[in-house]
Amino acid sequence: MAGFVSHYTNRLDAKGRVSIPAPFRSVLARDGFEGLYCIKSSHCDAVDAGGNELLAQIEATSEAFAKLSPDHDALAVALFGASENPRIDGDGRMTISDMIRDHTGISDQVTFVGLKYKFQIWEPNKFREYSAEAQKRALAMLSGQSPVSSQGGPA
Amino acid sequence: MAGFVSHYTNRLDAKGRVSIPAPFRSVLARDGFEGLYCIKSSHCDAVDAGGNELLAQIEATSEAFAKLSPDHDALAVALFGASENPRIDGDGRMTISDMIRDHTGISDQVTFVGLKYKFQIWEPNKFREYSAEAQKRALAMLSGQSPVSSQGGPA
DNA sequence: TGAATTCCCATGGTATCCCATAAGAACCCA
DNA sequence: TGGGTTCTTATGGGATACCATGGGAATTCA
Repeated sequence: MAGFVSHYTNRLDAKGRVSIPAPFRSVLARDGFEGLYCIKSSHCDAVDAGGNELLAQIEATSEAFAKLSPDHDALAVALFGASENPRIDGDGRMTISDMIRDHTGISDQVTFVGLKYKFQIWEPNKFREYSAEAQKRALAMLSGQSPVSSQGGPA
Repeated sequence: MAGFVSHYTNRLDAKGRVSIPAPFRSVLARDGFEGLYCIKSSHCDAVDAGGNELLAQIEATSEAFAKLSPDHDALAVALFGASENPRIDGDGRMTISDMIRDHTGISDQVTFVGLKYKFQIWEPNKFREYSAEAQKRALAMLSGQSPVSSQGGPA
């Protein structure tokens, strides 16, 4: 319904396939993108994945930076050259490419993490570490900056 | 009525299901959210639950940061990656996931506590402790003593 | 032609749907 | 006011559908 949420860990089979969690599949179906859009995360050992909404986000970011950057081409290469479009088979599975394997360190299990407008593909152990750190960071961020616009509201 | 109020304790059945209190169900129905949105509370052993109103508050929090930035990713993992969307069956029951079990310590009973725009899911004994503590703090605050910050106690 | 991919079907486990029942609350009517 | 009746709600359990996973057969590409 409302974006990618929660996280799931699935097994990789002998052919390198893994089931995309059913709730994520239904979000993708709604998004309408053919297959899946995957791109290396620039700042952690995960791969960002999603459909049109993720793609739009990346394009918007790219355009914003292009205006400030002397060479737009380098940026485009970095963004789009590092991406892939895996297919999704009739049973809702994708194949983990070498690029994903190398970047994430995935061997026999895959963790899918919902980030609302996209989801991330992680090696389970690395995700556990990152998740713990992210919790801490989130707390710091939320207490440090202006409190949540007091939506508390109607009494 | 305008939100989740009061508290109820229900039994968990052999399949891990529990009835959501009927008054809470009618609030959810009015809210219009499909199913239930659940997220770990960051400061106590409970899970926050609700519908669109809770979700909107969380989304507002995450939108304070630019998408695709390291900060936004970390926050999104902490917020959306750590949350879940349980369904509500035709009889008004939800299933208690492992995540909820682990975070709350729930085994065979569940306490639902209304907090107006959301409600919390507690293990009954832990809620009793927390509730007693919360009342002390509330009394201290109301009696004009601003420093409630964990000193030996006003007694 | 050989290796890798894609399509298709089988299976076990789990979650979901549906119906049944009991207890309690609200309601109605005399 | 009291007794009976109806509705709602919580809970239990059987049947069913869905999902993750495994493997064979067909297809593609070099």
